[in-house]
Amino acid sequence: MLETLHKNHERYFVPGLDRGLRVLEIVAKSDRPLTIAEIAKKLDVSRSSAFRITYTLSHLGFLITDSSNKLYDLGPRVLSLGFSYLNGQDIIKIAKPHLEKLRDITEISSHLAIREGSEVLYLDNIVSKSPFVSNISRGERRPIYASPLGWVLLGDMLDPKIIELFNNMNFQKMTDHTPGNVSALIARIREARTLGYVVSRGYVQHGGSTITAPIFDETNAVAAVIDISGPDSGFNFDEIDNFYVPAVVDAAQNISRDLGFSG
Amino acid sequence: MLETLHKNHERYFVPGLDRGLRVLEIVAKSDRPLTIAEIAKKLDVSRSSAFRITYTLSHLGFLITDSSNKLYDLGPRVLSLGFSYLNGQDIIKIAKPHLEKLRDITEISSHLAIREGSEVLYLDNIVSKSPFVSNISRGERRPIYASPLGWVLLGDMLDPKIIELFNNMNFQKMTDHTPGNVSALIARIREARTLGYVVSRGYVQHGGSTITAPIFDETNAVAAVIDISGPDSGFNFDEIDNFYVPAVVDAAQNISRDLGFSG
DNA sequence: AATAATTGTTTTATATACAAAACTTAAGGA
DNA sequence: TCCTTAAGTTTTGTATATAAAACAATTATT
Repeated sequence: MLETLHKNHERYFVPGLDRGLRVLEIVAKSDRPLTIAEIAKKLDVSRSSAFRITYTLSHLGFLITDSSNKLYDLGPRVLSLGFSYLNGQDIIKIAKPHLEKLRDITEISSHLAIREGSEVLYLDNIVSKSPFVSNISRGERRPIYASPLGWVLLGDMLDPKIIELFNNMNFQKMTDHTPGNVSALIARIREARTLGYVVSRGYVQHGGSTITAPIFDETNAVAAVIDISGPDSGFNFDEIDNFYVPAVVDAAQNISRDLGFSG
Repeated sequence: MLETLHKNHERYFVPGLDRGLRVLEIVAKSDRPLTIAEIAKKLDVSRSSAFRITYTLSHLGFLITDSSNKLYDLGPRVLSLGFSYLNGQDIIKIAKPHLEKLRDITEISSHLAIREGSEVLYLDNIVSKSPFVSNISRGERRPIYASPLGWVLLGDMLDPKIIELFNNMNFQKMTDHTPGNVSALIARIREARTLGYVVSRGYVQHGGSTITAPIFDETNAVAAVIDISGPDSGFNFDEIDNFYVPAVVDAAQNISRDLGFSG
């Protein structure tokens, strides 16, 4: 009965495609090249199936093998997808001038990010011209729960959905301010929603600060988030409330406005 | 007979995976979201097959649909692959300090690239601190035939292989210096190989110059290529031969050496 | 050195992914 | 308004992708 329902839901699934993409992500997450047997184990399929999938992926250039033809690693063709995605995102183009202005007036690196599952996904990184540069790249991911960007991003998500998303996740403490469980995370999200922004000093990394604000789409859902972030030495902490915060919130509002007209 | 051989070669292919990845690249190359019927036509499969593939890809987050559920575009999950690839490339880490030094002494943006099929794939972009910045990103691609980087990259490829790779490609003229056919391209490649570097002024873009040199692996095959490039205004053209060229060639040799010890 | 265990590859019987065709819905034209 | 065409979805018989099992080759263990 439940089995029938399950089968029904996946009636149109192409299993080879599903597994092939999972293989790519397994290899991507691994810090070293993998053998067919290892891939088979991680994927929970037979070695012969893993063989067929890696055969296909390496013939297509998405995987490459070492000289012994036994160790599989990502091939350069995987880049063809990600780069096109970034280039196709209107929000990046719309946000960029505002982020550049924000960087210029604050002299701190600014960023644009969206939510992807339970992760924050950085879409753009406007590097400060000061010597205090950030080490974040377009395409990089961070866990939502540990990032002020994430707390702001979840501002319009209902508590049950948040609990569903994080109920079986282990919360690794980055600093003393990292929420250690779902209810602590929800408290953080509430604060961010109430205030409309987040000021964090040493929340993510000791000696680093960020100021974060949400971008809204036409339906007032949180579409994305921006911040300025960098080492404490780049900030003038007397000016947080009457300079940095209004600057970030302003930029976010302007991006929201520009986004609304385009969509 | 030939059919049997063909089938034999693809004995282990997973067709669903092959087609799914091709769908992702079709959508990536398109400048607008596509319908199932359009994807089916471009893929040369039935609508029902295209439906199954897009169903799978969108359930996995690699494709997303618009509000009407009819137009398919790339989803953010495609980024998970490309970013891991860039982070896993040792050559980027090894080359970076040399590229930064090159940028610093020449005050011109430096780049690292490899070959991917018939394209040059940029792996890194060290931006000049001068106001003359390059507009090239990691992950970006250019046709090999039109780029000095490409001519250097093909330095160790045998002519028949080059002809095979470019025999049915249409050579779009970017400038007067762009080779218009395979034999013109081979001439360019020969020059690059003989000289050991390429100096180009206005070859790719009017008013832009580049100086390019190859990186070799342990077997003396061309593994990658570096250049400095930017607007003519950033160059001092009296110093090409006794400053810029030795600087680029030196950096390339140092990267080759570092690469040899690691691999 | 001999044997066992592990991994990569090939074969093959069977479960199932596939495309044709039917069906449904939406859009355009007369 | 009705008819035609096109696109999305579902069903279904059949060609084929799949995983088990067999085999080969390599690595580990005694």
